Amino acid sequence: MENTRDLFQMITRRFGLLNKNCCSADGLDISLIQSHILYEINRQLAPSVQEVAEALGTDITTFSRQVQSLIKMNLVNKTPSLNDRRIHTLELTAEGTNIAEIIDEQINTYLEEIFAHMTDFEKETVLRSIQLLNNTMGKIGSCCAPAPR
Amino acid sequence: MENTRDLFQMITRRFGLLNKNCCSADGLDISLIQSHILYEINRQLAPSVQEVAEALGTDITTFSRQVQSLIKMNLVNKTPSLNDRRIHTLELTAEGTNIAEIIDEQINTYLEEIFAHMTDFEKETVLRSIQLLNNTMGKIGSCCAPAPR
DNA sequence: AATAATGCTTGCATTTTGCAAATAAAAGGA
DNA sequence: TCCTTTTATTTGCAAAATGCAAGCATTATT
Repeated sequence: MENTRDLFQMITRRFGLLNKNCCSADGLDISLIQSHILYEINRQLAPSVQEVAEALGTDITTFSRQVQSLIKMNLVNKTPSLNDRRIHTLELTAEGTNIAEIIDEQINTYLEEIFAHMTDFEKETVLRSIQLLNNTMGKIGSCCAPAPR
Repeated sequence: MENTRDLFQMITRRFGLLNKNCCSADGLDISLIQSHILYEINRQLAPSVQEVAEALGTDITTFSRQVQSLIKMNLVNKTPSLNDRRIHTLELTAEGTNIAEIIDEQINTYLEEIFAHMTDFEKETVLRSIQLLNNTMGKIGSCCAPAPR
């Protein structure tokens, strides 16, 4: 049987490959990061630039520019907050919402295809396992960080 | 309970974050791709440039340059094959093997930390689930590929 | 031989990245 | 209140990564 490290290396790579191909929707090519940004803005309620950048683990300057490109593509709106005008809140435009939904469907279709190869019991087991893994990884800090300089 | 897409979005992101921090070893900073290259060269037996690039899903020209930098770092050797001198085989240097081992230990430590939070039964279940997921994803093509041009 | 196909590398031009510095707005202290 | 700090975000820049087209070297096909 394969050892644990190999198992994780492989699944990590699979998710990576899955990601590289992400996503074409409605004539627009959406990069991986962009799709994550759309997802995250959709999930949170009018999040600030910082909140999304943090959630995605992206450097904020890079993120700022990614948002700019999404604004240019007319998928995202950015408005200064009324309470504190330093903070800019992000939300999806109608088109952005549309794209997010299309991507959502694509991924759901893919997931259904995966689980079509499993019994209901296996599917339940896999889902609970991923959930458990998610929670546990959330509790622990991240792996293998380079020494701070 | 969370829906499947959310679950996968989260685990994908966790693996991504895990990856970004990869890796510092023996005073060298190893990037994510580089660590995957080292892993893959170590796993295969004297693979060719193409074989590794393919396994990692990287464009071969980008890969070629990544290998060059690993050669400069003295972690990898590249030799023309005797049978067919177009083919160049890759292997780790002593130093490269060393680095690969250090990274391996780092990741194993992290994995042990994760599983220390679980019962033996949970651990077994999670491992078998990932294995099942790996195999199933392997059978299916990748998700959401953009239309070819 | 001459032509085609294969494996790999280089030339570019584009994109992405992230640190340092800049800007703008709010908070805190005298 | 004015001045200094802190916070949120954006730009300058320089380095790195990317990928297509073209190149070079070697082998296969005819």
